[in-house]
Amino acid sequence: MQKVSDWTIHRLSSYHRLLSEFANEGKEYISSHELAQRAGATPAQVRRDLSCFGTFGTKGKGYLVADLISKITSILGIDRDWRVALVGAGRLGSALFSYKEFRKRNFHIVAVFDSDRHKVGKHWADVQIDHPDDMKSIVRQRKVDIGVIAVPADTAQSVANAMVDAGIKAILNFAHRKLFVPDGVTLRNVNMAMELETLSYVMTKNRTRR
Amino acid sequence: MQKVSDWTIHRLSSYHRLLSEFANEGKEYISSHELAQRAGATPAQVRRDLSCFGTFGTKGKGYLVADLISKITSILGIDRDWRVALVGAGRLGSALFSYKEFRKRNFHIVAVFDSDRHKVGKHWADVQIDHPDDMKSIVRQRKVDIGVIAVPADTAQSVANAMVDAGIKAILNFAHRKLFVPDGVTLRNVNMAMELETLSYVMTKNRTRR
DNA sequence: CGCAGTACGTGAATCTTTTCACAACCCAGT
DNA sequence: ACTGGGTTGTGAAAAGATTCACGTACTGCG
Ligand SMILES: NC(=O)c1ccc[n+]([C@@H]2O[C@H](COP(=O)([O-])OP(=O)(O)OC[C@H]3O[C@@H](n4cnc5c(N)ncnc54)[C@H](O)[C@@H]3O)[C@@H](O)[C@H]2O)c1
Ligand SMILES: NC(=O)c1ccc[n+]([C@@H]2O[C@H](COP(=O)([O-])OP(=O)(O)OC[C@H]3O[C@@H](n4cnc5c(N)ncnc54)[C@H](O)[C@@H]3O)[C@@H](O)[C@H]2O)c1
Repeated sequence: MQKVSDWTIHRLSSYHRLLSEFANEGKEYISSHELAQRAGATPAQVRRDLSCFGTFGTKGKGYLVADLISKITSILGIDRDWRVALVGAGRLGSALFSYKEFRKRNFHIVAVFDSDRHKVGKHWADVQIDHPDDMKSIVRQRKVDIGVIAVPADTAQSVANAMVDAGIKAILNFAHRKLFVPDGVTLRNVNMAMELETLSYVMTKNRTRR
Repeated sequence: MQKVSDWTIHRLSSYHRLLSEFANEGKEYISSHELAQRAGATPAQVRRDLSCFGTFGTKGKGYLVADLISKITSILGIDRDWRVALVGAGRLGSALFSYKEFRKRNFHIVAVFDSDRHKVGKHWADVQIDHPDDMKSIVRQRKVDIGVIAVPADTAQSVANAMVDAGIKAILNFAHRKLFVPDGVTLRNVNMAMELETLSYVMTKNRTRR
């Protein structure tokens, strides 16, 4: 199998969401053109992205919506439950915990950790907040697949290390810091500050030019 | 001036943060090699990124840390205050509002909007929550530069339209939906769901292969 | 001063991603 | 069965981003 770029995966993710909309609208077939339009991509790109994983369309007709949804679902691996551990029960952590899209997409937060002794022992819904020292055993017990980091930047790397040590193979990081993880562990970042600075850059550039 | 890619800007943003660390450590000069190492990039990339904007280094010596910080600060346009309007005073909105990094980086939330009549009129710190109907006049009055969207996905596009209508030229969107804005308005997205699905994809792929 | 060492800046090469463009194919209507 | 309109899947070209590699220029030291 060829290498598939991250961007293709990101786009598949948006195709997936859009296809659900099309399904709700009662559409049976959809062309690469229509899908591209709503996704803000080009038809060629849609076809190329899909062709990385097989041939799903019917020439002259387009893609069968229901079929394509289930194909992408299985490519992305979101046809199963994923068990998530959240580290950092602060403001962002609490927003994430109560974020319903999570659950809807089969990502279940099964453990919450915080180093603050005042928070340890409390319950969020049916999940008890535990101390990071117990991460290893709890991660194993609850079969955690994914770790989410929502702690201050300067402790993020040590949390990542603890996650790796506990056997977690996939980490989503919200802290504004570059983290390093060993091969075999996948790390993704969500980085608001960078996006804000991109906005700032574009506005500044336009101002000085015009 | 040549076109500069988004990735260069993202990297400049991380160089900027790392340079502050180096400054704190008391380092006076830094080489592209050292910077690259901490940034998880290559020395050539660091030099190429910087060279888009001028020549800041000293051959044989490296870059003067303090100087480079101020150069990047001015390139990114973060040497001034930016005035931000937050739309959606929900869980994410409240996390964002109380996020201190914001203020530290000179991004000030000067207006908050929510369509929920129970929330309108309340105060968050010294900012009153207003109704989106008043967006246009308030945005003008308070000289808002940047709009942040933290409303449910299905109202995000209409909020974006209102922002554009109010004269906002830069939007940061947290809703999991592709938004369309006219030319001249810059849109950036922060998309957690996509990153989660990327993790899911990678784990699924590895599982089926090994 | 002159020389050895170091690290920048950048043209050229390489690698990656996107776009183009068209053969192959399906379907509906006659 | 044939035709015309429409859409896929994919080589090949184009565009874009990264890496290489080297000329150049500065530093520090004797
Ligand atoms: N608040 C936001 O809107 C926002 C947005 C984007 C990114 N972030 C990032 O998310 C992270 C958390 O932000 P926040 O606003 O929720 O901060 P916060 O201070 O509200 O919460 C951080 C929590 O982490 C806990 N913690 C600290 N060290 C820990 C450790 N070693 N192990 C476990 N728990 C630990 C603290 O006790 C606290 O409860 C930061 O890195 C921030 O940059 C926040
Ligand atoms: N909660 C999270 O951790 C999280 C993480 C990532 C992305 N998001 C996204 O952020 C958005 C908000 O999430 P949330 O969890 O804060 O939801 P929420 O329901 O807690 O808050 C949404 C707020 O938006 C307000 N609102 C609705 N329509 C509005 C309109 N037209 N104008 C102004 N205000 C309006 C509601 O009154 C509510 O207060 C969603 O799109 C979600 O996908 C949330």
